[in-house]
Formats: sequence, structure tokens, C-alpha cells
Amino acid sequence: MSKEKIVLLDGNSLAYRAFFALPLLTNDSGIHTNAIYGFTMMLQNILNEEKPTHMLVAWDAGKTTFRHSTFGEYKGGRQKTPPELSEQFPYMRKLLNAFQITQYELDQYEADDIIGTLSKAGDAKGIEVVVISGDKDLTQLASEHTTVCITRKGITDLEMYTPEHIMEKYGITPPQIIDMKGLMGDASDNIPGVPGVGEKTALKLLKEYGSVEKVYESLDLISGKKLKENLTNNEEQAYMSKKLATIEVEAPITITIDDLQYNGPDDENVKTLYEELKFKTLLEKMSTSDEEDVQIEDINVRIEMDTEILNLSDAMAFHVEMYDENYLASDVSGVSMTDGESIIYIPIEQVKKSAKLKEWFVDESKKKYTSDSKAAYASMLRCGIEVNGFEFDLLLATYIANPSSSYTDVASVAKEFGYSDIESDEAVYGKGAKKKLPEEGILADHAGRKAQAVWKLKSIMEKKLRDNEQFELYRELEMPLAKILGKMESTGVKTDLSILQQIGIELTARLSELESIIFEMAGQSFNINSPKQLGEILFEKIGLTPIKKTKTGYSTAADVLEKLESEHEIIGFILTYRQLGKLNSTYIEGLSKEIHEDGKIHTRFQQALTQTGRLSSINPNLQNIPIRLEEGRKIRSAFVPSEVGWIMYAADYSQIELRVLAHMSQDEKMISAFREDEDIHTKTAMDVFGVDKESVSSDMRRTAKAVNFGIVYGISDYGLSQSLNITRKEAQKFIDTYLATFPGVKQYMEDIVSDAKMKGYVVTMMNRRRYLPEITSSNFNLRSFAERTAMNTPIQGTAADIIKKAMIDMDARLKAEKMEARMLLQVHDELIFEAPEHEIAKLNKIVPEVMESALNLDVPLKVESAFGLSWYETK
DNA sequence: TGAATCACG
DNA sequence: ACGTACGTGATTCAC
Repeated sequence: MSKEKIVLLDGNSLAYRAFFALPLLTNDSGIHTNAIYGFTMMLQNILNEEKPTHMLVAWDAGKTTFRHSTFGEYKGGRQKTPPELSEQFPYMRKLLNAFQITQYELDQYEADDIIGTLSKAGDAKGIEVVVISGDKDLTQLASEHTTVCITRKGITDLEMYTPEHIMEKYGITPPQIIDMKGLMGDASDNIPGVPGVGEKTALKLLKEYGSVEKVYESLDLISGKKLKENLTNNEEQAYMSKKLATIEVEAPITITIDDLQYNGPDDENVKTLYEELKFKTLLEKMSTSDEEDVQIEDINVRIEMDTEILNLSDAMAFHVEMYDENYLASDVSGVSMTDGESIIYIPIEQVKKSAKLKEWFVDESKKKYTSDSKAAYASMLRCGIEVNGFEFDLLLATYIANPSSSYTDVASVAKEFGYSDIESDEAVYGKGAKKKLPEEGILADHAGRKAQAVWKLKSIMEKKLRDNEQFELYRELEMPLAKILGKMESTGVKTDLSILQQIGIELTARLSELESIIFEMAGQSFNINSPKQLGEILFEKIGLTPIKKTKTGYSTAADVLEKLESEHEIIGFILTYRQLGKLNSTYIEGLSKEIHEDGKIHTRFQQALTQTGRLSSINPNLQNIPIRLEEGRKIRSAFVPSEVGWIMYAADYSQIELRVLAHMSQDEKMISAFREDEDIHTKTAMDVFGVDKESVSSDMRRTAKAVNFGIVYGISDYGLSQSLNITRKEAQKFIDTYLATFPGVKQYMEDIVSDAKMKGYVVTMMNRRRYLPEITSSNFNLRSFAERTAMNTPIQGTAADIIKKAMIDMDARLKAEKMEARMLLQVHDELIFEAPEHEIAKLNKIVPEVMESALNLDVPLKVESAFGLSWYETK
């Protein structure tokens, strides 16, 4: 225990010091950052130099302190804190939060007193204490165990005051510093002292007599007429000055030394804050010097041709190296593997031939570490190898720790942890037209380094996730899901090209008709797809009134055109043209190109992308196939079962986000509405408009529905006014009435925002995190956006957690029931399956059951389902 | 490459 | 007063 070391910092003093030592820097969000930057530099320096086990930053509380009752003008005449500095204080506090350093302030007391009290407490226990400030007053605290460091020039240069140093420099003891202040005063604190007595005289007197009291006892002995006169006339003032300069060592603080334990920073939080503040050098420093336990070393990757003599360990990291990022289509080059000792690379031809490898990969008990296990699973499956026993996934671990970390390849993550010896995929393969397959030796080395990085990063990432209480989310939800998604992607959805083509023919015909009508009305031909040209025609040639502008010119977005529909008949045709044009280019032409040789479309689900925990779907996106308008919905008839005699089956959660909100907010009215299985929008209309069920008009229900949506999105009057086409005032009135009607929701929204401001992040029910550094921004727009996000993310994210859990349960259930039915797609609140006809009845029982019991909320989850011969018919 | 638009939940 | 609904991806145009 003798190793304990307490560092006590004077926050205000160091902030001032940093502010005046550095030029007034501004970052691109318009915030001044010089004090924050200087403060950060000081902090890091101190942490590196002192390596404290306990740490505290003390702040001055409000304007008045107990000293003001002694002397009204205490600290009088001080300049007001410059606003450029004031605005930086919240960030310094946030920074300290991110560093997980205790902060403390106490009403009526100054930072000095808090520090004094704690340093004496530490002293008494014989613990080493280091006090850091810019104020020399603090040197009075120096003692056998306490060193006081005072900033010298600049920001990182500190002068250490031990009792010995003070004796050398001034010839007095630390407590005599107080007497010195009593005699000479302190201009900066407006402490008067004795007129005519400066440092020299004060020291001379103290060396001779010892203290203010002793000086006055011995007044007669003092030589110098003027000095004696000044002392005599200002006796009371001298005592008062001494009292003012005395640091309180028995302040009524409510924290103890044990509360100051320092266990290092929360790197994620620090990183997001640096990113927000645009502290580039600190960010770089962080990623290179941060994790010193990761060694950079030369590696030797052995290219293995004879796989049967391989010695494979029970736990290995591996990486499947391939040319293209699309693992569902790309050629695989080979597989690298390491058990922490040797690193090997096996070309794909050998992998495919090797019974030994195949056996190792399929064996659940052989633990595999990789990055992007979904890609590894699906690409190996294409090589005829099933992989089981995934134990670690660097991609998912990184994403769960912070969904905003943009992962491009293993190199990008590894670099964050001090590995700079892996090249980016782009550097190895080249980009654009120059992209080509490098020779095998280079590939082997590249792939080998990735496997090695995965091997070494496992424990670091797992610790981070455990520290954040996210290990379960990562290990029990995301990792099992990765494999299930890999299966779904590999299975694919059968798509009938001839149906798409038939719809395409009709669309093309109608589009060319519309085109000639539009050209006729416009009096000229032009590119209807060009917002620029269209804007010129509508607002300049025809002379319609522009409603909204974009950065580049007139807005011609649908909501704008709809408002102009009555002004000119061309608008209707343009809207139809746009709508059909979208269907044709994105869905008919786009999807047709994506049908593989097996007659199926294989989308890829991005599992480590969205900020809320949802999946996204790319290449192509099958999560935005039209449904709202009948013409588009027909596209769904091209998605059919892949086997003869099979049926498409779909099940979706009804109002999952509002149910989640009801649960999380514990709003009684909302909970009972769902428990009684009422139509939530109608019920909302009844409560908000204060009418009975029969009196709810369709317009009232529509309004209530829009308000419900708004609530989920983190409501704003403007947003609601746009969606309902009403004024902001009217929208605000709806919101007020709504929140008065559902007080639990109001409370929840307020709590979640203030919680986010305090912690810097929000969480879902399963502990998925989203950091919101901008929630304390002084920029209104940035802050408001972050506040709405704070309200929306726990709701959207919990809904995502729930359906992910349902997918895992569903996969297990199908296996347990030995059913042939296959899960094909997930569309946020909906699961789509294909199954043999004879299984449909059973499926229709199991799926809703599993989905509804995925997570136990205080309101029931409700699932609606349907089946048919195509996706179109599952309605 | 970014902006605008529009498809979905 | 500030200017916006939350989360995505694909296509097209224009630079």
C-alpha cells in the first residue's frame, strides 16, 4: 500500500494557465480550444510523469466563499472570466469524465481548500501526495509526504516545492508561506497585507521572528521607522491577510481518499472527444502510444503446401484473404493462420484439398479467432468448408465497443492499437483501375499479419467489452448472429427475372408516354432526371413559385412538387415519371443485374455499420423493396421460393418501437393501451383530443400517428409541422398536449437527454452503446441533433436488439424441430422465410411464438404473419 | 465525389 | 433566434 500516490489538481488555476499560455485556437465547429488543449497536455504529462493511483481535480465553486465574509473585497477587482475561456470549461469537465478522473467542488470553498483538506488527510496516512496548481499559495501545503508543483513558464514545465526546496529558495518553512502572504499580501487575490512590505522584507522579518504574531510581539526590536509605522498601523489587516491566505485543511468535504482511485481513461470516450474537438495530434499519439503491450515485430509467414503434416492448435486466429470485398462473389486467394507462435498461409487450392483443414474448421471445439466471421463463414462455405467454433470476431468487437468506429479492413483497426506494420488492403492490391492481385509471397505476408493482429487483439478487445458490460451483447448476440446472417446471405432469395422484365416492359412504355407529355407541356425536351434542368423549366420557364431551395438551386423534391400540384398540370406527370423512373432504374434494372447464376439474389447484411444496431443491406439492398405504393409493390412478386412446392412466409412485429418506448418510459397509459391490445394511434388520438373511440376521425388518427412517429424520432415542432403540413405553432401544441397526456414519456425523454449529457453516451436494453459527443456542443444544431438521437437510439436500438435475439432463437428452433424452412431476410421489424408447403402451418405457429418471446417487456410483443407464392403475397 | 432524390423500416 | 424529424442504400447528374 506504500505505493499509493495521490495527485490533486487545481482545475481553475490550470485552466487559466492553459488559456493564457496558448494563442486563442478555434476548431471548425467554432469552439475555442486553447485552454482545453493546454489542459489536456498538462493532464497527460502529469499522468505520464506521476503515474498516480488516486487523482482528483478540484474546482472553485460559485462566486462567494467563506473568505468573502472575512473580507468583502477578497479577489475583488479581478477581471471577469473571458467568455472564450468560460465556454471551454464544460469540455474540460467532459475530458476528465472520459479520463475517469474524480472531480469535486464544494459550495463556499475554493479548490485550494479541497486540495488542502485532502492533502492533509493523505499526509496523516503517510501516503505520497502531489499537488499541482499555478498558484504559489499552495506551497504552504508542502510537507514530508506532500510535494507541491507550480507551473512555470509554458504549460508543461513544473517547479517542485518540497519543504527543502522552499527552505533553499526562501529560507522559511511551508507554514511560513502563509505568514509571508499575511505580510506582503497578494495582488491577484486582492489580499492587502502590510503596505510597503514586499517579498524581501517579509522574508527578512520571518527569518528573524518566525511568524506574523511573533513580528508583532517584537515590534520594538524592528529597525526602520517607516516599516515599524506601517506594521503598527496595519496590524489587524496583517492578521486578516494571513487568515485569508490560509488554506482550509478541514473543509467539510464529502469525499474520501478512497473515492479518488484512478484506473486509467476510457479510451473510447477520450477518442470520441478528441475527434469532436479535432485534436488530431493527440488522436494520433493515442493510437500509436496507447497500447504498449502490443509489440510490433518482424514476422515470418510460411507458405504451406503440404497440409496433411500441419500441426493445428486448439485455438487459432485465421484470416480468409480475397481479392474483392464482396465475399459472396470474390475469388479467395488463401487462408492465413496463427496460434501465436508460427504463422502460416495456405493457398486456396490446398485448403480445398485438405481433409485435415476441413476437419479442423468444422470442429466446434477448435476455437477460431477472426475479423468478420460472417465473411469468413460465407467465403469458406463457397470453398466447401463449413466453419464452426467462432470464438472471437475483431470486427464485431470493435463495432460493439463503439459503433462509430469506421472499419475498413483489419489494418485500420490494428493501427488503432499500435500496429502500423499491416498495410491497408488498398495499399496491397492498388485501387481503381490499378487494382490487381499481388504475387503470393506478398499476399501470404499480408494475410499473415492480419491473423497475427487478430490473435493479439483478442484479450484487449474482450477486456474493453467486459469493462463496458458489453461482453454478453457481443458474445451472445452479435457473434451467433453473424453466422446466421452468413447462412442467410449464402442461401439467397430466388428471383424471377421474367417477372421483373415483364414489369420493366410496362414501365418503359409508360415512361416514354409520360416523357412526351412532359416535353409537350414544357415546350421543349430536357432531362427530367436532372433537378437542375427540371428546376429551370418549372421555376424559370413556366414561372412557378419556388418553395424551397437547396445548396445548388431550386428544390424539386416530391414534397415541394406536391404543394405545386394545383398550380400546373405538368407537376402530376413529373411526379409519376419520377416514381416510375425510380422503380425502373433501381428495382427493375438494378435488381436484374444482381441475379446470380443460381437464379438468386444474395444481399450482404452489414452487421457492423449502423449507429443504432440495426442491420443494413447492400449489393443489392433488399431492405427497401417497394411496398407503400401498389405499382412498386408488384416488384415483390418477383421474389419467389427457391424450390418447387415451397411457400414464402413473412412475420413482422407490430409497433415494436412504440412498445419499446412504452416499456422503457414506463408510461402507464401507453403500457395499458398495449396490454389491452388497442390500436395505438386511435388510442393516442382519443387521449390527445379527449374524445371517445367513436369520435376519432381518420384525420385525428392520422395526426396522432404522425405525433407517435415524431416521438420515436425525438420530436421537434418543425419536423412534425413538415410531416403534417401544419404550422410550427400548431405542431408545438400537439406535442405539448401529447406530453401532458403521456407524462411518463415526457419524463423519459428528459431523463435520457440529461443522462446522455452526463455520460456522453446512450444505451439500449441490451447495453448497446452510442456515443454522442455533440450533445454538449454550444452549436445549437449539433446539440439538438444529438438530443434527438439520444431519444431515438435507445428505442430503435432496442428494437434491433430484440429482432436479432429472435433470429438467434428462431435459428435454434428450426434446427431443434428439424425443419427445412429457411430464414432468408430481415427487414428491421420483419423476418422472411421460405418453407415447404407442409411446414407452413407449423411455421406459422412457431415464428410468432419465438418472435414474441424474444425479450420480456412490460408490454406484450405482437407479431403479424402471412404467406403466399411470392413475397408480394405475404400481406 | 458530392448533392439531390427517393425507396424502405 | 437558431433550422430539423430517426436509421439506411442506390441511382442519377454535374463537377
